[in-house]
Amino acid sequence: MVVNKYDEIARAAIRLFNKKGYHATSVQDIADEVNLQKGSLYHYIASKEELLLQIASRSIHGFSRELESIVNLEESASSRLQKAIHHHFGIVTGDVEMTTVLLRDAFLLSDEPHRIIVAAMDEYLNHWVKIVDDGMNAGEFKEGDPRLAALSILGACNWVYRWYNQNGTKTPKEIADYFCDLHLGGMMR
Amino acid sequence: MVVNKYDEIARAAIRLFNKKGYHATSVQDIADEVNLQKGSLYHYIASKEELLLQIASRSIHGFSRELESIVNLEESASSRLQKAIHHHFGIVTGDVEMTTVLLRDAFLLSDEPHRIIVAAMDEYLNHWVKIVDDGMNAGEFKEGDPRLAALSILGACNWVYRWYNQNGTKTPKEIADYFCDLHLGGMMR
Amino acid sequence: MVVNKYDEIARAAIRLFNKKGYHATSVQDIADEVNLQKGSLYHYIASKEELLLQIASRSIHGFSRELESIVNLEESASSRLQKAIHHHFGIVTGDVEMTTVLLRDAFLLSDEPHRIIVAAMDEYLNHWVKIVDDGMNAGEFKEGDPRLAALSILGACNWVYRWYNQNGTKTPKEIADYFCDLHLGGMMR
Amino acid sequence: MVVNKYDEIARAAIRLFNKKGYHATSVQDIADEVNLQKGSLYHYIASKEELLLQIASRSIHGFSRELESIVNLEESASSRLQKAIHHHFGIVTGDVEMTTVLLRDAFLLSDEPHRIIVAAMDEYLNHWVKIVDDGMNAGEFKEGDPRLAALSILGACNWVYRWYNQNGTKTPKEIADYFCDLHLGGMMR
DNA sequence: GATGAATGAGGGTTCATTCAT
DNA sequence: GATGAATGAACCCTCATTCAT
Repeated sequence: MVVNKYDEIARAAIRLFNKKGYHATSVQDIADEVNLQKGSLYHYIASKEELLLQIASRSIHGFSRELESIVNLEESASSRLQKAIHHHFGIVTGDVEMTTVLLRDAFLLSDEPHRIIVAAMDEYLNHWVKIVDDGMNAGEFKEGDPRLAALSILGACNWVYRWYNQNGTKTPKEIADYFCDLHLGGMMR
Repeated sequence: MVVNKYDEIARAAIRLFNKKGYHATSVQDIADEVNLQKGSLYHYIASKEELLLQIASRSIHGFSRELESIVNLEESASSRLQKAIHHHFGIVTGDVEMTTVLLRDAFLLSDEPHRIIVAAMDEYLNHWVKIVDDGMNAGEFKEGDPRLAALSILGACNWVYRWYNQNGTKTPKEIADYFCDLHLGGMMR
Repeated sequence: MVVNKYDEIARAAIRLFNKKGYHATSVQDIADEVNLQKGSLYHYIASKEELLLQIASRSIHGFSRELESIVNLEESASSRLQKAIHHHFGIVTGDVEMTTVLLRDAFLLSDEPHRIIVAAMDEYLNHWVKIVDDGMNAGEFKEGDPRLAALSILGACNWVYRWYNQNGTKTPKEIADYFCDLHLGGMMR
Repeated sequence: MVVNKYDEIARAAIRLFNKKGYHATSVQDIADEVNLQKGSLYHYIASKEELLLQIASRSIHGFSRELESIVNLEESASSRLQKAIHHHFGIVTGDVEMTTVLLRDAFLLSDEPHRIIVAAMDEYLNHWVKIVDDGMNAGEFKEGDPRLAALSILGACNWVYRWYNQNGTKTPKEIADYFCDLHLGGMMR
């Protein structure tokens, strides 16, 4: 199975950034991981920071892509909220390493690239806010501040990257179901 | 106002770590902030890492201290859970900078010191689990996995350091009240 | 004349260590000597200490290599002892700088590398002891303590690095001959 | 038993210099050893280097003092040479630590102080040369180069600081006797 | 005499990046 | 595309020495 070299590098970087953190990972480390000299890496990447930006960018857009369609589904807010939670869980638990880099290391980017990621994350948040807002307006959810409510749910779901363990007794789906209960229960009228 | 020099250094470090991150903050930066030569800092600190450890340690113990008494209160689980949420919010919003260093940068510590912080954070989590477990056993809360439920609440409350803004329209207390509604609502039978 | 860069560095280090001592020689000094930035040195060496270890190691093994064959020659002990003295003199006077680093600076190595050098020097001493012991057993030398006798000769021969001067009136060979007279004279029955 | 503070400091320095070497011993180390703050040390010493100079100076003068009277004794050269050897052994084995500092570390002194020690050591050597020269002129010793002969004996006797071990089976006196045999044997007609 | 805060220069080492081959 | 030598700046930290108290 031939793989794109850039993707191989990005994957190695994700693995290493996740394990040691962005700053503690040297370009040499990444090069070693893909059997290249560190000078050769620069045929594929513009800089170490660019690499982090790409990873974070891919990650947040991965979160956003599907959520957009969920938001626009012709379904009740609670149904869409459940789907959103399952979707989010799917990505976090499906690639904890990448999610960790996004949620923990992306802030290390310098101003301009950092702004790009923050903007994308804000956009992602807004999808959640939209769902919650819809539910409140429809009388499906209790009245409240839709942004705070969304932040509460998203916070709980993001935090998962900190404690999720592939060897746990519960499947991601079971956990997501439980989270749906907890959060929907808090919202519903 | 006479201040302890070590505390002044720690405060400066917290400010800088929060703003730029641990690795991007140089010892020189800290020294500049307290008007000392960087060599002179070493009269007060053993190393940059030790300083981070102290900060993280003080922070997590600050969280733990009061929670212990809350857990042991002779009150209903829901009442204690509300108090725990308010207490947590109080610390996070009272010192977002320090909380950020704890929740975002402490993982940069090397193995041994890292373990110390992780252990303290686990202990803190266990207090939350205890409250939730009490509530479930007493039939006050719906049945469920107390650890997952605690992680859900704590995740939502921790995430606050990411978005809390002193200039927002709502006071920390108001936000905490709302979070109580949301999370208690999800738990209660 | 193309030279290996590592050897060029080692040679520069030997020259500088000899002149100023190990600690008083900075990595910068060595880099200057070979027209490199000090950071660039680290393409060739692992650390300053490693460099010292390599130098000392090469030096002591240079002493040992030939002595081993001398010890095993099918000749009288006195003949072999003379050859050993000449051999030792040849190396000391042929490269006083390197010998100085071995005999004067190698003790600055930290525990583990230091042990390595000490062990190699012990082995070298043992070759001398062997010759002396052979001579005593064969009745060629007066009875006595072979180790002390070897230390006496080796001490006298090592000390040479302290006073030998290329501009002296006597050649190394003449001096070695004289030392043979003195020490053989003290040993022979 | 009240001791002079300066001597206590010098003694501590000797112990530490011997164990770790001059450069690896910090002023703080010395201060710790005498229960003083390092700032306070400077009431007693002018500088770390001055301290090394004092130690080396005391040491070499200790060697010289008695040798001068031995040289001038109205005795045969061989008798005086034996006494010189015993005297040298006595000092080396009586205070290996100080001798080590003299013979190993004194070269670290900067130019001017270094010259002072080298001059004193030269003077000490000259006493030995004088004895040997007397013996040669008197026909007591074989003809030869008195300076080289003295360097041979002195080298052997100096080297002792490298291997002498208080727990050895032989007493210093026994070893010195043996060295007398070996070296006188090489000299005598 | 003793303290300990402060200095300021220098230490060895790491590292992202460049570029001639 | 790949190499690896070289850069140059920055890094954390140490240390002998000074000096006000």
